[in-house]
Amino acid sequence: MDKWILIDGNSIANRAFYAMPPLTNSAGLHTNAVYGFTTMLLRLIEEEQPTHMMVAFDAGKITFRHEGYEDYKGGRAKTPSELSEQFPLIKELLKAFGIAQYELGGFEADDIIGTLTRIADEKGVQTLVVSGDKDMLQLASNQVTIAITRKGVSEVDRFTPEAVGEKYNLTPEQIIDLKGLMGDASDNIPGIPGVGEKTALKLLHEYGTVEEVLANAGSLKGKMKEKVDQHREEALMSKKLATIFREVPLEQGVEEMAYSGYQPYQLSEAFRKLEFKSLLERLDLPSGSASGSDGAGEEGQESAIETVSVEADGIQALVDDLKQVKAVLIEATGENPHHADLLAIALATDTKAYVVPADLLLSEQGLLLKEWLEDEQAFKQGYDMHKAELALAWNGIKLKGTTFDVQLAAYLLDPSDSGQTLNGLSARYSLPHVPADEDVYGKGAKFKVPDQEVLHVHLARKAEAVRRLAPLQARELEESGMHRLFYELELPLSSILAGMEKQGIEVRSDTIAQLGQEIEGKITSSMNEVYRYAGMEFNIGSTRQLGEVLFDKLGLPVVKKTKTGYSTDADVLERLEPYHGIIPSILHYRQLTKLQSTYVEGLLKEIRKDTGKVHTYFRQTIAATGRLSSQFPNLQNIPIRLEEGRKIRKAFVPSEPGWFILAADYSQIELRVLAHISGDEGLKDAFIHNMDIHTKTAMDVFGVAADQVDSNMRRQAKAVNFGIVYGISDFGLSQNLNITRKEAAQFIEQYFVAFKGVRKYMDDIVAQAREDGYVTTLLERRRYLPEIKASNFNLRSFAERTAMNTPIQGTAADIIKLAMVRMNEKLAEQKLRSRMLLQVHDELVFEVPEDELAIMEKLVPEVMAGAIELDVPLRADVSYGANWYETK
DNA sequence: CTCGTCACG
DNA sequence: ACGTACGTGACGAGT
Repeated sequence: MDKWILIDGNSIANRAFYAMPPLTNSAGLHTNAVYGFTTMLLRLIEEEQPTHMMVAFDAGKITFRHEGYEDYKGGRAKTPSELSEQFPLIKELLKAFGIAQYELGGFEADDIIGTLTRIADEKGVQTLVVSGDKDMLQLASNQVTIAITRKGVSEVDRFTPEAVGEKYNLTPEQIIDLKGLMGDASDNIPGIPGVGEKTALKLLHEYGTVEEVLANAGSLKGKMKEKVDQHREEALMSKKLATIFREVPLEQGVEEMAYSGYQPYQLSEAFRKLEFKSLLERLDLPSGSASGSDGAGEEGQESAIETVSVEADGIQALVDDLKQVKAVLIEATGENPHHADLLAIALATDTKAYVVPADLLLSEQGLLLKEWLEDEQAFKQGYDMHKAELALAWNGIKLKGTTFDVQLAAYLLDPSDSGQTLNGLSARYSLPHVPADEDVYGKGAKFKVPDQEVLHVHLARKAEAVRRLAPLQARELEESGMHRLFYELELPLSSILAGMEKQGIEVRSDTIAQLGQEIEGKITSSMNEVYRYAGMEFNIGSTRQLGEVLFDKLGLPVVKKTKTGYSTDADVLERLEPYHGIIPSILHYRQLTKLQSTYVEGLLKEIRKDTGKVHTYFRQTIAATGRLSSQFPNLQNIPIRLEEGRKIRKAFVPSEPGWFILAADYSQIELRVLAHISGDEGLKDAFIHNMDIHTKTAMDVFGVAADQVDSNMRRQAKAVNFGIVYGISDFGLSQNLNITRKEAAQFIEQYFVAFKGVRKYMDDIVAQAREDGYVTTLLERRRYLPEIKASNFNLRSFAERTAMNTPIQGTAADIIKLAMVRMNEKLAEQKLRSRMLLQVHDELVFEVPEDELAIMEKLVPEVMAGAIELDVPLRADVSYGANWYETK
């Protein structure tokens, strides 16, 4: 029986390009999209055994859709050159595969595919359409299944008409109506503004088609009716644009798609040119060519692992087998690990995966397993062991012996892709499929733990994926020089963080509540002040209403707009200050409500009733620069700059009577790092002589002596220093200092004349990023910047600033992380009772018993300053008090 | 569920 | 000529 596979070439190339990490061959040619495309083809051929195969491409720029609507696809960003240069390679590759390619002037790939599926429907041929574009769902039929890629290209969702019905409760034909209503920003199809997927679905479930929705506009209500009425034309046109044309006059016949498999030799030649070494091995060539002993492809293969659901009577068998365990997976659901629900743990050996439900683990029968988890000599590789450690800790188990973490490794290998799931990672590494958690549990309100059997199979697959991924990633870490960063810094830190979080910090709710009372009173009076100035009452918190009052009613000049209306941010308001007395009141009101909602009410909600503590969760795999972030609550953005907010810090107190809060922060760590990596003599000299760096900068930029630097000059110099660290632009500096762009440009030029080494660093690092495709920190932390070569000015400029900033911010992050690991060692070595509680990027916060104050006051800054040796000294300032507020 | 705003380094 | 400072997380409003 025939089986056709029809592939949307442009769409898949696009998906592959954005899904794969940057990849170039030795000639510097980008090959990541080609690689993704190739793995997908290999997998399809292997799994589907097609008799016919074809890849369709869009031809030329103008299609018949532009007739009548010039803006079609107008809003779409230009294809980056890194991708467009790969199309010829993809076409060459298809030839090597022996797969037919169709394209036809004036038509898009989906029209060609639409026409072929019409033929397939008529002939009754089983057909699989592969695309990244959900529009294709309109082609689904009894014969035709649509495979839509998701996060990557090796992963697809398959849609039969039933599956379309399940997902959207629509027929395939109604997909066209869906797009007619909601539009598609990427194709510049307007739809009805303000109608997104949710609304469009609701309308279609009620009325069926765009035409019926329009006909029944009368029975809609309020805003919705207005919108539908106003945009009838757009809706009809959008529907037309979204309709795939299925009568393309094909020049190539169906016979030309016939496919009988590829010739390994031809393909291996193509792979060799592209330098796809791992794929070469998979081709399974007869001896003499590449192929190792174990070169056969695994991709798409079903997991061969046996799932063993452990019950009380099976625990002994598991315990006997513990020596063989290569990977553990601790499954805890929920966003906040401090409130996580521990479901089960899975343990993978080479041949099976044991799954132990949490209640068994926590029961008496689970004792031996618990001891194993707590055994430092029992080595464990896992996924997100930071969360696992916390979830176990709250259940009385002290996880020890972690030697590898797949999530942490994935973060180091590409920190820009923060959402690394086992589902995505196994697809990327061509390992057996692991379903996405979302597909197993559902998401949001629909979250539900599935039946035990389904759950256990899922966990077994995840544990198995960890076992397979760990050695692959370990090699990559080694190859990219991040071995030590991983094993000696990030991995130990993960456990230290878990300890800090579990410990928590005490926050006095009475102090906060009292502050809340005071703020409440001030809010009322500043609110009334605003009303008085405005001559009316309105919701000051609504940007829209505030904009109407300021700009329509009071007639103040419009400084800046957002895409939805007037901008009213602090920057704009400050510029409006001379025009009207209402402005300071609004600013004050904003400040107060922010304090009230986020820091008074928000923080109160996070205090545990039983202990009076808050337990933040530091995320180690989010920030692309290597910094930590903090959640639930965020304790890295507690107010300090303004006195009114700073008072919040009075509520952060030691958790034991007679103890103190001690804090130490690095002085100018980023500029010191810059001095080191740029090697600039003047900057180094300034730090070696412990000068005030902003004053020194003012002297050099304004060409005056130290005693002639006034506070305004110093302020401006400080802004220049910030700009330098961020990857300076004259516009950014001019905004910040409220000066003209020209003046800002002069400051910058002056700066670079004075600090020539810094200019050279900035130039060099951008050039290096362009050459390597990434930048690194002092400890070899890496960040890829593919957009550094983009032709789009904005994207490229952004990448250039990132290239300048990341080594600075990232090295600073490396250093404080080092200090944390050292500090942790010192506390243990010296058997101190003091505890490290928080990290705020350049600051560490401890709680310290009185009799250790003298030691800690010396030790902490010493460890921080000595974390690493640079060409300039590092300095940390320390202070302590009865609460966090007092440490200044 | 997205946007604008604002808290921190 | 282009249109911006780097990195985060939380909240209220409005649809």
